[in-house]
Amino acid sequence: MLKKQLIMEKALELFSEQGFEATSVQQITERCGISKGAFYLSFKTKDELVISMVDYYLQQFIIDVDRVVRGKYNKETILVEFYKSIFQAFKDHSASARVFFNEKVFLTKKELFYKITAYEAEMSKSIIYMLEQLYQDKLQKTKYDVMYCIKGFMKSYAELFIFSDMPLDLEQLAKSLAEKTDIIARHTTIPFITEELVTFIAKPCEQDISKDTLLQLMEQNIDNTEDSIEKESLELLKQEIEKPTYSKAIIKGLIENLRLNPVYHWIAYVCAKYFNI
Amino acid sequence: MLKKQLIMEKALELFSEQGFEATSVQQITERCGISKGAFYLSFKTKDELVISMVDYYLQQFIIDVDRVVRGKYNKETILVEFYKSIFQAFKDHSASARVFFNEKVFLTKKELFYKITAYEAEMSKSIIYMLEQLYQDKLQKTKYDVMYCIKGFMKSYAELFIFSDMPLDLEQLAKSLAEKTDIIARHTTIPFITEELVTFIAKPCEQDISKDTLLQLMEQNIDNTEDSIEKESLELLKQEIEKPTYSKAIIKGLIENLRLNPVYHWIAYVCAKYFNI
DNA sequence: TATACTAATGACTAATCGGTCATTTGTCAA
DNA sequence: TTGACAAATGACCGATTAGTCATTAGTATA
Repeated sequence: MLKKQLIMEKALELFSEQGFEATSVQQITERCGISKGAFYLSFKTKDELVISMVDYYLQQFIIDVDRVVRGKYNKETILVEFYKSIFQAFKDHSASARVFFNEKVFLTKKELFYKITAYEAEMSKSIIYMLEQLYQDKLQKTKYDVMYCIKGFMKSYAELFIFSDMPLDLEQLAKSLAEKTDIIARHTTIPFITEELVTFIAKPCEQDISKDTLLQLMEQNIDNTEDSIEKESLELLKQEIEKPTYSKAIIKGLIENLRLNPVYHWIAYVCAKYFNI
Repeated sequence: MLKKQLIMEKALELFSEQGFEATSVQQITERCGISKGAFYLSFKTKDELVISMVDYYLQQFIIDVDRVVRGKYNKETILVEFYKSIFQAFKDHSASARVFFNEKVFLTKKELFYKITAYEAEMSKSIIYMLEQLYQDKLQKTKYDVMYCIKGFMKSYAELFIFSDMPLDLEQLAKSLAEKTDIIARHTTIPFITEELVTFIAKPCEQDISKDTLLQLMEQNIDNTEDSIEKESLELLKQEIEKPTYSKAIIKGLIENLRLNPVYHWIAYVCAKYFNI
């Protein structure tokens, strides 16, 4: 597990410097200080590496955004907090941002295209949730347009973090974009993006996690872990999926056990969604 | 010259399908129906091909935008016309948009990074010019932010054209974004992007075309051409750069001769800037 | 027809790629 | 110390790459 992380981190560095196709497995193993054979003990192919990396790096990002959006901020500050956390992430992880937000070689590999589209859709859902909380039904017709504007602001202003490392006032940036977002939300009258359009674009992603895929995901995680508390929590949750037994509090506690360890962030997030917590 | 164009067009198709690194020279020559040797008669290396392609495809785009921005539209419709032409271009040339706006492998090659940054800066200048015409000094503090918002709208809504080919109402889209832009321009009070920031980001690009680089550019174009009118116009303009002789009208006419042929769009654009026409 | 020239070819090279596997190294309990 | 097992190695494989160059095809002039 640690070996996998080491490889993913060094690979990220190299992809960020040279791009995915231009980076060889040899180069990755050299930077890790391991042999070529050791690489293929962790990942079956080079493609499997990049798929794992997409999960590893994008999950954290999505979870961060979702946590802020569903957090206990008041209406005056939620937009500012949202933008602050987004750009803080861009600043702290500019290498992964460079690789996954810019190098879209990935889009030529079908499996990765679906994966990234699914993450994009997840992000869209979080933004829509935030807008609904903020403006309620005042935004019925235009909320998808406002969501697209927010994503546009992110993409445009991200270049400040991705292509240079100058010192920037995150607080000021967040305030500036929060104001712009609020202005757009309050004054826009001509919508263009409809719900149908959004679902059409996000088509490849499953609407909700099915019981079977979740069980499969659990098993994968159980197999890959050796830690005791986390493994036990995973197994109990797996049983709970197959045959509901415990109360909400216990389930929440088990999920919280997982959330404490970054490795299980994603499975915790998916479980919370499945159990409506 | 025709051979070069053929190669660039077929290469664009393949890059759009598979990405740059994943496409071999062999594949390109096969799709062109020429031999490998013939390819290397037109381009010294694979990298030289992609550099030429960036010029070939981005020049057209930049010139289109500049033409609309400096065109004779009235203030009510200029924003709508701007967005219409942008997205019409995305629709008509979705393959090149996919390659050059998404696949940023290019950013790992220094020469291309500078080139693309320079084109980005050119685009920014056009947008700023439009905003100054539209809002005059009402937008002094916030014009760079509004420019970043416009670029964000472009990036965000472009995905509708780049990743699918559903039928979209361009007129409605343009109106929707024009309204959003106008709202932002009128109501934004908290600026973040300063002129210093913009020039810092655009650093690699030369501020103005120097006499020498323009002369060099002219010579290159003269060597590559066989057409009579265009060649004569180029030679006369080159003499004019070295020793001013003719009136503005004559110069404008010579530039117009070039503008008629797509191959000389860029050199015409640069000359017009140099002679302040 | 003969000559001179350019345009085009594709077999070839050296290097590098992703991926494999017989072998070695390290780590336990007995 | 021994034997059993897992972890790690790197020489090796076939395939593919960008780029070269001796050769041929095509064309225009004399």
